[in-house]
Amino acid sequence: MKHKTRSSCPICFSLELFGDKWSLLILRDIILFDKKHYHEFMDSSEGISTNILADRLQKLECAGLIKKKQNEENQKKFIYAPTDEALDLLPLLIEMTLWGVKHNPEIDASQAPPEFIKKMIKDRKRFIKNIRIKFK
Amino acid sequence: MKHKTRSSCPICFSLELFGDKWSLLILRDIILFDKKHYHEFMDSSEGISTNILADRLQKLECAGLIKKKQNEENQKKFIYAPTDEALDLLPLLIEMTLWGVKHNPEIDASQAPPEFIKKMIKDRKRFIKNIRIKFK
DNA sequence: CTGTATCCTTAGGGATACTG
DNA sequence: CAGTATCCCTAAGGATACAG
Repeated sequence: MKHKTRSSCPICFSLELFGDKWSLLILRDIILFDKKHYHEFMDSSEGISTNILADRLQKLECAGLIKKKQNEENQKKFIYAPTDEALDLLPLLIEMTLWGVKHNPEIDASQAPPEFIKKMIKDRKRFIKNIRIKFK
Repeated sequence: MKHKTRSSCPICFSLELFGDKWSLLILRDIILFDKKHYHEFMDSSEGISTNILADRLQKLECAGLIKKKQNEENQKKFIYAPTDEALDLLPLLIEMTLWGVKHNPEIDASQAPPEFIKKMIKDRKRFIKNIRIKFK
């Protein structure tokens, strides 16, 4: 199942892999929020429905962005983890986060940003490195 | 016309403004490819249709990401330009470009990347600065 | 717990004709 | 040239029931 490419533009190529309504949020959950299990993605506040989640997990796996492994102890449990290609999206996720923080008028500038955002601002390289280490 | 927000996540917020099939490509055209006119967007190789383009231009304007001005000489000509908020997307566009270049298997690694990609790799800060100057 | 399988609705988008 | 206005269609997504 190859994806059709609208053009040779790298931005367009990227968008075709994770430029839909849900894929990047799942990647965010896996990479930034440490989520590993199906029910954890279901629990995200955006409220994805189960059929869509199953579909996106499969597509992301096909695209080589996530790996699915069985839990050793519990055969019924599956663990989702990011591939190296997905971890390469960290700078993109960071930029998108920073842009959102800066330009969302609903966010009260006086209120302190979440801890992980402070960390990614303070020392981005370290932030990325720590996450990479976690998934080694 | 306010946009509904699925969550308080900044990534989600960003995606709701330009996370569809076309918006970011239009922003790419305006910011990176120097396009200004309706017909130039129409000419992009992805082949957007005219009704969709009109719709996206309007939504991007509502979202405060582009400005529409009349051409002085020709009343019928309109010029589209990025706002400062849109120019703040430059790092994101760059990261997405780099990710796409790195992970698109169709791109022959032996073939040299386009000139503007070389520039954004070689000196990103300068690349961003030059574009910002252009739109001053 | 981790999904399938259905059913149904809607938004998004393509094609095309037309307009000042 | 820079769009509107329609029409139509499909893919995407929501709700829900159910299964191993």
